[in-house]
Amino acid sequence: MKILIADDDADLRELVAFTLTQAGYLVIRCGDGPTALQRFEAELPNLVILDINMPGMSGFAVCEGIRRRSRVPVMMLTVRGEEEDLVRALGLGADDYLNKPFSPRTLLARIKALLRRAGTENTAPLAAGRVALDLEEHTVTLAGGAPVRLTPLELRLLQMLLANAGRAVNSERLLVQVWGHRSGGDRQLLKQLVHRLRQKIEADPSAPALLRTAAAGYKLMVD
Amino acid sequence: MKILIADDDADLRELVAFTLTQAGYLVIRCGDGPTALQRFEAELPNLVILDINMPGMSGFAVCEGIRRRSRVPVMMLTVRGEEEDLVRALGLGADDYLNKPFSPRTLLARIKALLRRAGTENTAPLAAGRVALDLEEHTVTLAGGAPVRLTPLELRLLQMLLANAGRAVNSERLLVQVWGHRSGGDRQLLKQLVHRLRQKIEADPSAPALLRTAAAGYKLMVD
DNA sequence: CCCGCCCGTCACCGATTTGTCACCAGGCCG
DNA sequence: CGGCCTGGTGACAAATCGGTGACGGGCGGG
Repeated sequence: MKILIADDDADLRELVAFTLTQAGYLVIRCGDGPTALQRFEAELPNLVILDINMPGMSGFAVCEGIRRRSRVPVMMLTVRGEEEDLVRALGLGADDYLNKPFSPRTLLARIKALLRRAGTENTAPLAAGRVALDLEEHTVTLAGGAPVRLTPLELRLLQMLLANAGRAVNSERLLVQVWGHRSGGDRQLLKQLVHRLRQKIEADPSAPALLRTAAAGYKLMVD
Repeated sequence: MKILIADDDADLRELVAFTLTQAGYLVIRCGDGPTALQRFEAELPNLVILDINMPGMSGFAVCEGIRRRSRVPVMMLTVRGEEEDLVRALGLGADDYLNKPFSPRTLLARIKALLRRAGTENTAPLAAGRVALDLEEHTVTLAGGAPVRLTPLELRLLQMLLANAGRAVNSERLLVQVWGHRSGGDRQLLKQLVHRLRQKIEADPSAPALLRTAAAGYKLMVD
C-alpha cells in the first residue's frame, strides 16, 4: 500500500511519514507541488496526503491535477478555522481533510477509513523496509522505484520472506510453502527461483543486498 | 453509483457534492445547463439533481433534454413558494423536488428513496468510468457512443467486472459467477467470452484499453 | 423448414513461466 | 592435493497461458 505525502514543512512531513511507515505503509515523500504531481505519475500511490499551504504550487492545484487522471483518495491538511479552504478543497475532489495539528492516531484512523471506502484495503499492506508487495497486481515496489511484475512463484517466495522479514527462513520451509513439496531434495528449484527473483529486485544481482543467503536458507533484509 | 449535480451556486453545489461523496456516491459537478446535458451524455449518471434557476439554460430545459433520451431519476431544486415552478418541473418528468434551503440529511433520504423507486440500487453498480450497463435492454453504452447489444453471457461477465471496476477479478471467480462452475479447468470458455466481448466494446480489440488482462484475471479500466 | 445467433469446442501461435541439466567457484577435510 | 559439498549461473526444453480463427450443434423466429 503506497501513500504519497506532500508538505513543505519537513518536520510535519517526517512525522506523518514515520507514523505511516510504522503502520506498514510504503511512504513517498515530497516537499512541493510540482514534485508531488511528478511522483504521483511515477508511483501511482493508493492514497495522497496534501498540505494546502505550499510555496509555488498550492495543494489545490496539485489536487486538481491528480483528479484529472485518477480517483485516488486525497486527504488535505488544513489550518483550523479556514472554512473557505476546506470548501474549496472538497470542491476540487478531495475526499477528506485534517486540521493541523492532529494526532498520529487520528491520521491513521482517517486513512484507513478512506482506503476502506475506496475499496483499496484488500490489497493487503504487505510491506517491510523498502519492499512493498501488491498481491492483487502481482507486483513489488521497491522504495523509489517503479512496480516490478512478479510471476506466481516469485510472488509466493517473496511473500514468505516478507512474512519473516529480517529473519532467516529455512530452505526446507520455503520449499514446502512455495511448491507444497513434503520432503527435501529439490534444492535446485529454490536456487533457480531465488536467482530469478534477485534479477528482478536487486540493484546488483551479483551482490545481493535485499535477498541475502543465510544459514540454511535465505532472508530478506530490512533496516 | 453516479450522481450528476447542476447548480450555478458554487457553495450549494459543493455542499451537495460533499454530502453525496461522504455517503459513498460518485459525484459529477457542473455549473450550467449546457454542460449538464453534455456531462449527462458522457457519464450516464444514475440520478440527476438540477437547480431550476440557472443562467442561460434553465433546469426545465435540461430536464426536458434528459427526458428525451433517458428515464433516469431527476430531482429539482426549487425556491420555497414557487408553486408554479414545481408543477412545471413535475410535468416535464422530474421525479422529486427539494425546497432550498434543505439539510444534508433530507437530501440523502430523498435520493435514496428515488434510487430505490427507480430500482437502480438493487441492479447494483451499473456504471463506472465510461461504461454504463443497461440490464433491461441487454446493452452497454460507452461514453458518447451508441448502445451495443450484448448476449446474456457477455452481460454477466461485464456486470461482474463492473462491480469491481478498476480492480482485477480472478478468473476463478469469473467462472463461478458467470457459468456457475464449481471448480476450475474451463479457462477456455472465459478466454473466448472475453475475446468476443472485446470485439464489441473495444475500439481496437487487438490492443484492449478497457477490458485489460491483469494478474490472474481481468479488470475493467476506469480512468 | 431454413436462417441467424449464441456459445461450446478444437486447433494453432507466440510469449511467459517453470523445470532440468551442466558447469563453475569456493570452502572444508582427509 | 584431490574429493566432496554448497550455492550461483547460464542455457535449454517442457509446460502453461492468453489470444485468435474456425467449426458446428442447438435453438428460436420467420
